[in-house]
Amino acid sequence: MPLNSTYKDKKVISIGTVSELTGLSERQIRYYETRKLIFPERSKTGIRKYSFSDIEKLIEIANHLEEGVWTAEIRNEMKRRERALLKETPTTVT
Amino acid sequence: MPLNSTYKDKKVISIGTVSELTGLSERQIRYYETRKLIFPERSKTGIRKYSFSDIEKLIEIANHLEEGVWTAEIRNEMKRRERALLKETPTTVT
DNA sequence: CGTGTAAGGAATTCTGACACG
DNA sequence: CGTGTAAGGAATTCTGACACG
Repeated sequence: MPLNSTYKDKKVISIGTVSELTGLSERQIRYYETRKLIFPERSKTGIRKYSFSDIEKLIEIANHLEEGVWTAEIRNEMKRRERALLKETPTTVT
Repeated sequence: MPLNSTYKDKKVISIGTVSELTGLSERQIRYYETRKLIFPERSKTGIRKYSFSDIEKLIEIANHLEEGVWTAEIRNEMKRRERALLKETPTTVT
């Protein structure tokens, strides 16, 4: 995934657009960042920039939260998943 | 292409970011729009939104202009190319 | 813990125009 | 024709804080 980065991982979308695309409030999106769930980049002047991957991640996060899962739990699960990906043979397509 | 739209065609990038990514001035980017070379969408409040496709197109436009081609010419060429694509069997990959 | 909101400031974008060549 | 710029206003984003549960 990190090597197969196309447009999906380019951080170019600002928070207002992300809010529209995900249905989440800007407050929520910023909060998940403090909880280490997403990692937007910043323009020189401090404006947050997100990728399409971030948007997908945010939607997952929202689903988990609706089910009552804590952000800390979500974070653990994401870490687990990343570790799994590292061991996996990179035969994953799309 | 219009059917195979992924993230590449989603209009979510604002002009400042497009300017950075292409190296063109905002003035130039807006001007090419008046010349019917690119067609950004607008947020409800009027902010222009571009796609990665638009960015690729802009880079092509810039190359043509450097060679002294007029915007009118570039526009004709783009039209020609679109017509060609319509006749083509969709075996195009990537 | 997760999220809403009002507050004040800084950065972004928009349009129409004057300018030059 | 293609592009720069100053001008004024509108929309966006940022942070830190108070609030509720």
